[in-house]
Amino acid sequence: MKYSKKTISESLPRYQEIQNHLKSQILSGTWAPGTKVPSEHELAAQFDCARMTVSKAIGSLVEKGLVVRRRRAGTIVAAPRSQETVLEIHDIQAEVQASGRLYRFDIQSRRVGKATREEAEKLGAALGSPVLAISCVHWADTVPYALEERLINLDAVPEAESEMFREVPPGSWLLAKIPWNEAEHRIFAVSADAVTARVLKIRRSAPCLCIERRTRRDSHNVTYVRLIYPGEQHVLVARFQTHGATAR
Amino acid sequence: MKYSKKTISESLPRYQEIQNHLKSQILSGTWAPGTKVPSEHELAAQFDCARMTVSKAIGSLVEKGLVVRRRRAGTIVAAPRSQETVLEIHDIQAEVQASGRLYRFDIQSRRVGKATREEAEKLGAALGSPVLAISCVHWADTVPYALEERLINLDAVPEAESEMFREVPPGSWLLAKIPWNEAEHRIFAVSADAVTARVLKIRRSAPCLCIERRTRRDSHNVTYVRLIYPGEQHVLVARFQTHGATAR
DNA sequence: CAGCGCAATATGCCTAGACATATTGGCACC
DNA sequence: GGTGCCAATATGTCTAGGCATATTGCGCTG
Repeated sequence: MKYSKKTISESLPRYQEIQNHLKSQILSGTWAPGTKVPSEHELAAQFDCARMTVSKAIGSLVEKGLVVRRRRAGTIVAAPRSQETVLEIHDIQAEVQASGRLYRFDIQSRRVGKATREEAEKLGAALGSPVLAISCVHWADTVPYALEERLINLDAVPEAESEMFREVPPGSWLLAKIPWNEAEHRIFAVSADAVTARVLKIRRSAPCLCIERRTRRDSHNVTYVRLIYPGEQHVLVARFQTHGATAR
Repeated sequence: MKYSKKTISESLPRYQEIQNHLKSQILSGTWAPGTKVPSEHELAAQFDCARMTVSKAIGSLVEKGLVVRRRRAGTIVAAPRSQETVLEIHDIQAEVQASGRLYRFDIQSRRVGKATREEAEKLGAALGSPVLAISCVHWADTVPYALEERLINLDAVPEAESEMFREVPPGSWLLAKIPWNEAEHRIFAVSADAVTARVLKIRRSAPCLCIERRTRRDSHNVTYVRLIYPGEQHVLVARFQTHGATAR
């Protein structure tokens, strides 16, 4: 059979049709975890196409973590164990503007110097290495939106030393400077200390959401940031994703 | 040229070699966002392989969100947009046991009835539909670990009505019952109310991390859960991911 | 019956060519 | 000089084979 795509009305590529078929069996629970998926040969016969086409369809499901393949043993439906969700952490400026409010920020303090022990630890750099420490408040209209405390490793980003952040907030500036990176987040609740309470205009010991992020590039630590969002207002939303490649 | 894999050292498949090469160019920043990647033909010539092999390599990078492809225009390096991180939300029992502590839970209250307006809204079900409402405390050794307030849609999971959760906590029970699903998380900081403070043995209005999760299956809402972790102890860790789809 | 080795099987990776389709740059025509 | 159309190009999808490799089940032998 030669390659002729337009059979009747068609628009979806063949491999996606196959993929959707398999996916619906899995997601609907018809095929429970552990169930053996028909072999590539069988599916190729069933959908009347080449084995490669089936292989491509299944290959994609593997990347999505819906199935696991083993030679000779065949393809089986993966078990969903730890739930993984994708959390989008936006640029604060974009976040505020997306909600239709006026974005503004002001630099509270700015210091260039050698890293103290605490700073070196947070940043993951050597003690005494040159750092830029910045404290900055983000505003949405006339309400404090978040307090940012940031350390920048000047060994990694020497240009930052002369940057005054008059126009662009540090986060956005760095994002533009450093195209691709690795990051690690820690999210937890804290109680507002005196300084935080003052600048965010909330009462002392009010609950705040705190996000710590350490960013690396090519295994070099670039920046550490601690964002404190006031009160119970700020909500991180993580959209779904099930998966189970990491079996347990 | 016929297919002969074992050239010299033999190890990585061809398409992965190509993928790694491209990936390193992108991640190192050598190819800035917007840069045009060599065409499939060029790469095929360069790596002395078939175009399909190159296509497979690039196809995977597309799924990872590192590049964007457009016909005729070619393949270009994608711009890193909002940072996305993968957040793993574990089963509480597993979480506690992983930290080497003894896991225990007790059911505070259990009620079967018709959904109140508030419950219906949280669960995303119709007002008056049958629900199971459960409140449950999770312990690590002798310390309260989290307070769980859960609603289960009995239309979706009728078996839950007769389940008393003596052995298995509701979360684990449901996870085993419902193999694949979609979920939506909301994460924020709250201040402990009187009840929460009492059962978690913390002072009133102490900051707590709150995770709300609504779980669906086949677009049917199955369960809503609100987990409250006491104090500043509990930390969610999200490992990096610059971007993209599903990745590993 | 236990253990070993082999053949069958299912995936893994690859090729060389084909047709399909979107897009773009340039050329011809007005 | 503007504009519309066409050919060149790069990807998108697919085929029908091929050899490579891990595993499993089974039959044979001690």
